Amino acid sequence: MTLYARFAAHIDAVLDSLEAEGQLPAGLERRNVAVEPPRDAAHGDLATNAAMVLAKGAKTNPRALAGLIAPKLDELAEVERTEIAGPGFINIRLSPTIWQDELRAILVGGEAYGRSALGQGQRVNVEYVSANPTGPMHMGHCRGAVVGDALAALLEHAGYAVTREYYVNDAGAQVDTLARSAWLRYREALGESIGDIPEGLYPGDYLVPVGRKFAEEFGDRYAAAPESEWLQLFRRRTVDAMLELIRSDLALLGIHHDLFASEADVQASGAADRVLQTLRDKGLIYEGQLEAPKGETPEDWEPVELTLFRSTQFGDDQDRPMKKSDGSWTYFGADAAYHLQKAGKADQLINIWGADHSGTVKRIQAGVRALTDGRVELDVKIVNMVRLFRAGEPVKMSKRSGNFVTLREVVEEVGKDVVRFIMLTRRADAPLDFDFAKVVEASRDNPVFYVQYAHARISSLHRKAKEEGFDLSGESDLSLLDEDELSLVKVAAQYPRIVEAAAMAHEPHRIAFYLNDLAAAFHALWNKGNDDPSRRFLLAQSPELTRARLELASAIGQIIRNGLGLMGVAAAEEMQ
RNA sequence: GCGCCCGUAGCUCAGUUGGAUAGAGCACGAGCCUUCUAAGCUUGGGGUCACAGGUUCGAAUCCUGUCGGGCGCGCCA
Repeated sequence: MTLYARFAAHIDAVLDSLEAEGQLPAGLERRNVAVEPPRDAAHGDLATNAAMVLAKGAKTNPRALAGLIAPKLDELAEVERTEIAGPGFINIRLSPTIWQDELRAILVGGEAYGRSALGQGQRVNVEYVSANPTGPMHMGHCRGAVVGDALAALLEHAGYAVTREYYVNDAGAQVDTLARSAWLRYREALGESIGDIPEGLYPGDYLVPVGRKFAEEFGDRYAAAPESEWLQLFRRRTVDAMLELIRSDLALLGIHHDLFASEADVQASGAADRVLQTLRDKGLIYEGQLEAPKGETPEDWEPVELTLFRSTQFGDDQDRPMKKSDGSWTYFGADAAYHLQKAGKADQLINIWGADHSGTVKRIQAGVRALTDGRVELDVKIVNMVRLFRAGEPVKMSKRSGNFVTLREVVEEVGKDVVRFIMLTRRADAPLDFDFAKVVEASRDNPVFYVQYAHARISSLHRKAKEEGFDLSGESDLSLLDEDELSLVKVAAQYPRIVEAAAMAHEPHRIAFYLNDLAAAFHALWNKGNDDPSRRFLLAQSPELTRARLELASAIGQIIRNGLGLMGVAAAEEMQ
């Protein structure tokens, strides 16, 4: 139980007793009562808004109600003193032993410190990456991959049962294009001269080894055969090869999915038909026509009868087709079936999507709501684009020519840890600039460096202590730590709260920002030793104080490791 | 035309889901290295939280509208 949860319970108990004494009407809505660290540390360690939230219902004014609550909090052993401030906040200053205990708790908890049971084992399915299996991963996919993976880890940490899933779009026309492109490479591998790759096919040379493999396996059996003889086979086999490629790219980032779900399988299983029938039974399907899209009207627009889903009943702007006029499934039709499949095994769904799919969020949420009768919630996190720079100059990319920056190139240049960290240094839905020069810069401006540097300092501190023969056995006396040192503990003690809040909000970037703050607080304390040598961590003349300070440093190091671990980043023992 | 996201210091961005005097970094000014790593730290100036209304004890945060920017719109995937 976190410190904050403990105090929330204390306040609850105080309110109960006020009710029992008849000082407070029973049954007031307490949902908005919060216990938080105040923004300004001078206000104390904790603050509660209880009096302000409840005053109206209690038909009194906030400060008067605070006057009833505060004395009861004062009676707690953990509380040093309270004061009523501003419009009716109750500020609580905790006794120093609380922070000494919390420091100990961090050390005892180790890797587990910050885990919580918030999720109560609820099943969450996080679907992320889901890049089309038509080529290697490039930078466009990278951010969603990292955000999804960090979110999955975060939720796991917060007590959810997480499935990491990848949806393979292996049913659409682009897979035909892929198969034809591979067939060309296959003929090339057989010695044919294929010239330039025709417009509309995938030109990337990652298909060359695939063609070679096919040539070895099939000989010239399909070289001159009509498409009907090889297309299905080449589709399946090329998709497999691409998935292998993608999996190895993801592995470079340390990302491993539990499940790869195939769109083609979903369609073949009849799930889409069942979904259509379910919706039909609910009266949500009709045959009709769509209006031409507004804005630029396509020249080839013709109204036709389509099988439409009444997604407008669930907040969409337009009803959406489930089936095309030729009877095949639309992407949405199959996707609805896929989401129902996921919903059958989860209590909560999360999709990580690129910004280019933001327009389709409403319809799929409508579909999930209709199909699960609102039982399962679908959150779609939109991940915005990454703009690549090299020392301030934009990096030119063109997918058409196959000249895009691959994930592999980036990881090989700057390293997995840097990529993962940087991808989490901005809110997911905001665009992010990635500058190859800046992300490896050793400066305050680079959060990866800055956080790693704090950890490296802590590691070097312990190495040094060992070298200099400090006795580190046994428990230290943490009451030797002064106010500045305990204030660092206070920052560290926020970690479990940050994890829970980030998990609830589905916002892994909060961990990165928090670590940056924690590192800043540590660097600041460290540097006090510059002005005042008695503030240094290692003091030959005070072994007891040294031990206490080393424990403090260990705890900070632990939090940094835990936080970085959530982000999938390894902590540095030393900086090169 | 419509939808989604966004608009916070000169620049790049946070802002604990409605809390107190809105915070960081960069840049600019002033300091701190015979050291456990100064790759850092301290400190100063810098704000109409796009604008206008509304909701309430209280709004950068919620609602409505306006202006500006990004992404998108299809029987594509």
